[in-house]
Amino acid sequence: MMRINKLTDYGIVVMTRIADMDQSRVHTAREISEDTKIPLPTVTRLLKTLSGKGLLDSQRGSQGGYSLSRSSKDISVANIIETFEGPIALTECSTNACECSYETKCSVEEPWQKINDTVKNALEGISLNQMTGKNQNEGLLNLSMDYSGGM
Amino acid sequence: MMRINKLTDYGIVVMTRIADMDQSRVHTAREISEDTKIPLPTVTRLLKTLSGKGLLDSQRGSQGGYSLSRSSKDISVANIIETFEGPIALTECSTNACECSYETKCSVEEPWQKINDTVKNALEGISLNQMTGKNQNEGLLNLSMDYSGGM
DNA sequence: TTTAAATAGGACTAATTTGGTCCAAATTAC
DNA sequence: GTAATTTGGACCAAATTAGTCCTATTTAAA
Repeated sequence: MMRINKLTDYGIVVMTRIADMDQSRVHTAREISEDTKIPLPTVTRLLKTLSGKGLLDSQRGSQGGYSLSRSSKDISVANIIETFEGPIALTECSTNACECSYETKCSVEEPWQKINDTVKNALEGISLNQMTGKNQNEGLLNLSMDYSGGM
Repeated sequence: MMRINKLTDYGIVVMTRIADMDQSRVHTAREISEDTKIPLPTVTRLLKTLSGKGLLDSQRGSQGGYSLSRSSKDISVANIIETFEGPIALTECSTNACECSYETKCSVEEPWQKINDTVKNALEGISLNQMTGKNQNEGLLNLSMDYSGGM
């Protein structure tokens, strides 16, 4: 139902969890798996993807692990989603490489661009920091209600 | 990625096409199929769904066909998406029946509600009329840029 | 009253995507 | 050197989606 993928969802959970943890040390896949109850093999895959895309720093070897590559205030939900699903684009037509096979489709293209931008802005406006339990009742309040839009 | 389904996409194309047509008569599945180049069996399914959910009126029998159930100004993109995919909800947690299996997940629930509302507002703000070629350069301008949100 | 043109409903299959697991290699601390 | 990690990639099973088809029902018109 117009969902983001489960793995993306898990990815956000994992990132949120790490953001909630002690920032002075790295955290292993095992630790995060036990914490979130997400199966270890899945967590390792998530972490690999996240560090591959630069959202996490990794340290190999014994005593290694993962940590945020930058402040949780500087990581957006959009960043995480894009890590797992590529550019935020609700339809093929809203990406650059649009090859419409159906002729009327492209008349629809421009409106979709706007729709996408709106969604993208919304997701870029939520920082990982806001997702954590650290700052209940702050930061989120001015979100989403700013949208006075439409018609 | 983070796509809406192809059928939903087609559904929007079909609805847009109908909105662009002569409103004084009904249009058959065959006609719409030829127009949009979407295969007939697929079009018939789309139309059945759309009329079943009340976005289109249908007239059976010879000389029958489909027509918009109300003005294209009163049909939103959100309406069409919901017809095919149910309530707009990016994650399971943002629906009412949330049964989080992973404990940290629910700390993430409230932010997701906001995110969803934002996306939903955006999609509700686009009318079918705006998707047609009828009104180029009007109506859409004040969309999506109103969002001054976040962080 | 028959026929042709439509929609309605639903079953079914194929294709694609997604979720989840596993293994071997490379790296690092002790 | 060994144990603890991440890295990279292959792989399969499950779920979802796309697309087709068949039969019943309805209606207009010959």
